[in-house]
Amino acid sequence: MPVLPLSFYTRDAETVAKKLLGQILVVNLNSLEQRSRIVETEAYIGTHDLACHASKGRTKRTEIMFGEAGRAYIYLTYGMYNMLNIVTGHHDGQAVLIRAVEPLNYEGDTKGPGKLCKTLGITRTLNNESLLGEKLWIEKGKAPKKITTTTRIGVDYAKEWKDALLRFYDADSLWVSRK
DNA sequence: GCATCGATGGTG
DNA sequence: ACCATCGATGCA
Repeated sequence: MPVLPLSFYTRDAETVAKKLLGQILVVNLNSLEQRSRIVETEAYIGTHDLACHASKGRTKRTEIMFGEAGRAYIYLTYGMYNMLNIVTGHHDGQAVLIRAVEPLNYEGDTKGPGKLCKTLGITRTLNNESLLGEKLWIEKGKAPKKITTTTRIGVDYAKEWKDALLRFYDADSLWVSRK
């Protein structure tokens, strides 16, 4: 199947977050192509979004979010879990968090952003890696029949932004982190 | 079933 | 002093 082009990512994070559902994430580390169907995402929509790391401004960590779309933004949270995000937009601090995927040609627990990174072997060494490269890419898949929209998880600190409806998942998938 | 808690280290 | 988490634990 065709690889999603750069133009797929140079749109606002909310649009990309919805469009990513059903697409096929391919992780090619140590010559093993692990294929997954994306079933749950969250949009972090820029500097004005208090839940978004980019709201802290440009720092060493957030610099990637202000960079080129279609690259991986991977950071460590709670000292032990890697989070896989994809930069979107036009150098304006937007990204989409991949929260859950369905394993297609391997086995493992991928219901949650920390768990999917652990299962797939994704760590910060892949930070800023291109989604149009040799190790990471996304192929065209089939869109879900129905998308459910909710508030984002784990962002209660974000004032009025904690209520923003920016989490999306495939309503029929059994691989969502929580309903 | 649920709520609560602690692990563990980068970040500002 | 926080955390874009998760598994274990306690109690029902």
